[in-house]
Amino acid sequence: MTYRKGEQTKALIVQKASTLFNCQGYAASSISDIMHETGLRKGGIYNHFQSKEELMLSAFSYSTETMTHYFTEALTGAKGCMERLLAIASVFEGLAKGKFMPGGCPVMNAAIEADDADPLMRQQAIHAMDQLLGAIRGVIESGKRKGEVREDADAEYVAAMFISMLEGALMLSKLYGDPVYMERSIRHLKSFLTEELGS
Amino acid sequence: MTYRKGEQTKALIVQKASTLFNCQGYAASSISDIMHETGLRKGGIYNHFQSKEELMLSAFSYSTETMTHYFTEALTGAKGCMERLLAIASVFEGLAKGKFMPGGCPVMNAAIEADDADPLMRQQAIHAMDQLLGAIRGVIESGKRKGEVREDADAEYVAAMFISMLEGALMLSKLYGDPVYMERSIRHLKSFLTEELGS
DNA sequence: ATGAAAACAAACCGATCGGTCTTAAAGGTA
DNA sequence: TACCTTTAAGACCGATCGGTTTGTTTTCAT
Repeated sequence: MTYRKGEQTKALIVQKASTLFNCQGYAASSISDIMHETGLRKGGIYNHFQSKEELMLSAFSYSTETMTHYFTEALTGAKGCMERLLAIASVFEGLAKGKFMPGGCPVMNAAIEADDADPLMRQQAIHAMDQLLGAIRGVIESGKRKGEVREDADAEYVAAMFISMLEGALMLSKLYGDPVYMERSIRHLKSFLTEELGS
Repeated sequence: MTYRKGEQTKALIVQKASTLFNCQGYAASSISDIMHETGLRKGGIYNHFQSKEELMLSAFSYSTETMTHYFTEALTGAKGCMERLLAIASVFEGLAKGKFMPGGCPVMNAAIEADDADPLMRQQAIHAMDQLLGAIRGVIESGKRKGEVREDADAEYVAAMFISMLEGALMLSKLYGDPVYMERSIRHLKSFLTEELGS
């Protein structure tokens, strides 16, 4: 095995930076903040990353991969289409309660911060959102094939509404520090899904 | 009339700063940016504001007042409860199409940027969101009194869902640069409202 | 054990940050 | 017109920004 100690520190930097970025925002988090958080000095950080931009993108990727991990974890064991969709929703519920990711959904955070400013971050955010929308759409399409979902259901429409409701509710719950907004949204989401997909 | 020339420049600073903050974010926008945008020098700006924080809060207030203006404008002439709610929704639709406010809904932007960092901004964002939720709740309560809305309708619940759907959809529409997400959300919102409030 | 490669600290860099102060010009009142 | 106030430019400040360079310490394969 070739040299590898550096990989661990690099991973540490990415981890610490990702939570920092997700909580304070990318522009508002300085290299000094990351130095303080990791215990490393500037040279130790720039040994692994060429620029703050590169670290930002790495940290964002790590955040979305972490989210993906929680999604797949929630999906294991979930059999039916509705069950799988609610499993995804439960991750959002966890986010609203401060679990998983300090700072909330990294995709929404990046979307809001980067949509008018940083085009590279925006592209990454779009890609992450594509994946999330695609995953939900996939669950619905799979449900169609299994006959659990009625054939004329609009998977794209349902997926977009799914995200809209939950991300909007997450914003409210985080703003007020109250998970009730998310709970209400999920309650309505259930009836929306049964109506749209046909129970 | 006492001295007043300064009031105009102060208003100009607030206007320019508000769009800058709403597009780039508060932390990412520097005084130099505002100098460039207003054509003023540093002394000219700090003559009217004691700190960047004070300017931030003034700019955010201006943003929300502007939004309030568009909401009331959309509400003039709207008679029925449903009509009034859809008038409010139409402002969100305008935002998704790049109208009114460059950078989208200032309340959501501030909520995302400040929820974990700046407590003063967070407080302002909460206050603005309170007003928005209260306005929607007010329309529904008024509809109840007029007999347009069924008595057991949960105004608080409907208002929260209203905001969740539209803010979430706005985020998606801005991220993808495609108003279709907002249009879909409004379409569903209509059926949601008719169902919850009783046609 | 040793030598090369990798990792990191420390000092340093120019640019820019938010903010202050002084002063000259413009604005308004009498 | 004369006078005082307000306005805003311009020079300046220490701190911090993202980033580079240099040299020392670890790390790891041989």
